[in-house]
Amino acid sequence: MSTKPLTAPRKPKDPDRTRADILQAALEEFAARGFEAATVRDIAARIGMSHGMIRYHYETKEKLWFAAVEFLFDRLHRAVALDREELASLEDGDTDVYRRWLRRYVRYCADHPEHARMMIQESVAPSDRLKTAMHEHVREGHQGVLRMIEGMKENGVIPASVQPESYIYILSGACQNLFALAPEVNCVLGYDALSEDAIEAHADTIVALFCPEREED
Amino acid sequence: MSTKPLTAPRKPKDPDRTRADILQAALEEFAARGFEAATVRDIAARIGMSHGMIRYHYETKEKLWFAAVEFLFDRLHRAVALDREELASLEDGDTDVYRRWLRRYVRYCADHPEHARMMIQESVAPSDRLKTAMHEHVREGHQGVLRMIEGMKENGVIPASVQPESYIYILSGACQNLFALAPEVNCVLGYDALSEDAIEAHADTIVALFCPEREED
DNA sequence: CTGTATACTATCCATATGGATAGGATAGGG
DNA sequence: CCCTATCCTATCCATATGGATAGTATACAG
Repeated sequence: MSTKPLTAPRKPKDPDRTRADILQAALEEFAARGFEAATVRDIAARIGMSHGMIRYHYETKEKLWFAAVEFLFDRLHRAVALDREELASLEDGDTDVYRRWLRRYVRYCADHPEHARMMIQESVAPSDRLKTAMHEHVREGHQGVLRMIEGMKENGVIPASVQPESYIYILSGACQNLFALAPEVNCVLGYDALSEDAIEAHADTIVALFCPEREED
Repeated sequence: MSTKPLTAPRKPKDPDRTRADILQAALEEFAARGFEAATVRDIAARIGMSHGMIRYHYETKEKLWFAAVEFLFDRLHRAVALDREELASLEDGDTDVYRRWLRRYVRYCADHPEHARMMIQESVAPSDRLKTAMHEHVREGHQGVLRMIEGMKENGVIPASVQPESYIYILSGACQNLFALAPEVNCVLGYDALSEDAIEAHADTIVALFCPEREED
């Protein structure tokens, strides 16, 4: 977002700070333009540095991309992972836990739309980058989610005619898209998807569609 | 998809055919890599022509992109637009019409995943291209859809707590994503989203989530 | 104060890009 | 048969790219 106004005044030598700044700039640039269209020069320019810096700290554009992806998924897991207790409740068909998790995930998507943007940019075409990133950060988690969906079908939280593979992509797209495509949303509807009201309304809508409170409960 | 095997043998001079071939190649290239990363040389190479061809027939890369987008939306409207009668039924709360339309739209998304891919690539960041394309092909339609959603909330087809702006992006993402992100799906789950079985299962899942058949009907 | 490792910049290079231009082939009218 | 408009290729150009390399400055150990 910002070019210059980094919160604290920069010390003359502070490699950790520099690496963090580069990562943040890279995240924004990769998310907005995709790996190939993003340039190391533009990333460096965002933080007022020469593009040599990026080579110095991250060697290649590709390694920088992988570092950014790793940062992204670490943050995601810290923000929305279910703990052991929640997971057990979910398997018992506790819809309250599911609703709370849906809201937590919507919040994450709104707070960090660059996550979905960056992955979407890669996911529309096969590539070695996609393959590696998916195997490292997504594959295992998704396999678990598949099993969880089967469980939720069995105890009636999810309709029986749902295809688990479809459900994963329907749900994640449902939560992410409004925020990931915020520029389009604003352009088409004049609706600020990232406003606090819109985020709340989106979470309500997600819950209403994916885990409505039944009258007979 | 194809580089050489164009169905009919090419006549030495056939500008219409050439333009169509260029458009198809451009569609695939833009969808896979985005406007900036796609190159006119690669587009030309797909159909075994020099990149000068593209300049000759479409002048600039940007005009080619707009031509491709126009082609995309014309095809979409022909495939899924509701006729007057269907629209009237929908406004009366006819859920069968809605379910049929959902299946029609899912089918379109599966048959032409490049449509969603191309727009997604542009929609994650604001740009003049996005602005123009949205104003020309999407804006008006979406305004109508918003009104329709309000109507469907009133007659109970859609839950009352749904935010129409959210619903549009949830639904379109739900229908598109599995196919638009097919390379990722295959990579993560080893699931061929574009197989006939997967398409049918996806349509069933969409209907189950967005317009389930009620027991009391 | 000296030296050395670390952080960083300036500059260079091969390559690839979008676009321009000039020229070649071919069809179809005269 | 020639001639011209149309379709198309080969080639050139300025620019921008990722990466390499050499050099500068600073902190800090001795």
